[in-house]
Amino acid sequence: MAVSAALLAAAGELTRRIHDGVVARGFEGVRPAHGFAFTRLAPDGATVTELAGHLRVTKQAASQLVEELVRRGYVERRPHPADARARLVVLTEAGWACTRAAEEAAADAVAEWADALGEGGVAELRDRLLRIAPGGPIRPVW
Amino acid sequence: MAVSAALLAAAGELTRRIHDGVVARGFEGVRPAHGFAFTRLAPDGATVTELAGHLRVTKQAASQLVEELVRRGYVERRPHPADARARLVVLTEAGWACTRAAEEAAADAVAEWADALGEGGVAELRDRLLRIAPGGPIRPVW
DNA sequence: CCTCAATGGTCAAGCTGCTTGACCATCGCG
DNA sequence: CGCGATGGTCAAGCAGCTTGACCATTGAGG
Repeated sequence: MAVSAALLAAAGELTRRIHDGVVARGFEGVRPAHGFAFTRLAPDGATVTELAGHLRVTKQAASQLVEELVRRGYVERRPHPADARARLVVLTEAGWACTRAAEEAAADAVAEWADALGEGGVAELRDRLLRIAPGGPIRPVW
Repeated sequence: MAVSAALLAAAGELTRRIHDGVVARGFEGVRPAHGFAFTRLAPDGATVTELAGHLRVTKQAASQLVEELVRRGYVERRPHPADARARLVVLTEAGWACTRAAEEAAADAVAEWADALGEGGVAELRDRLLRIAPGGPIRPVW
């Protein structure tokens, strides 16, 4: 099998495992697209337009996704401190809990990789992956 | 950045590049989901139910996807040699051409990785990825 | 100061891809 | 054979995204 196929297979596996892990930890009705959004919102929040750019969808779609996350209690809209047109979307405590659950699920998967590759092997894998995707995680899916 | 995030970032990048490459080679209206399907159909064809299992969707959804691919001329339905209920979905010449285009686009991306990691580095990357996703490419996206 | 094009955001309508539910034809075990 | 299991399609509904229109606010230039 080619490298490219292996990469896609591994990523698909990981995505599925993170999603399953998040669900198993009690967060229902949450989709991979929400994970994309959370990773963008996590540090300090973001505007709808920024989120749209991150997810590569229209700002209307991003706005709808935010609306859904607000309904589910994972994020809230706050007035933007520097621009009265904009609104800052930030994670609620539930949003942070869900993000932590995703990180735990990812860590579980990585722990299994360490069983197969060793800690050093995982570190080298990480190093190589970072060098071929230098732009950073444009869309850190789950 | 964590290994998991790096993996998802690299896979997202690769997916986008393959898709762009396929479009650039003149195959319009083709979506990543079609690529998933092609990799399953490529060797010897598959039934709709097998395809559905591969894509992790319902067989109705797979059937609709096949219908669309037939309309676009990428696949055709043939009677199944051993089961009169089933129909074997196989790639047409256009389907093979599209698959080759995807492989070329993937090879282009991998060539750039080789610039950054060296041939040996890519081989090691491949080896490690295969060991953490041993089940094979359940969903070799593009 | 104003003016006004650019920007952030939402509302509304429409489309596409997927799901559930029902159904028919064929298979293959007892 | 008889009949549950399996492969496939038709039909209806829904969820998520898009395009298009619109309003409020911004900020650079007269």
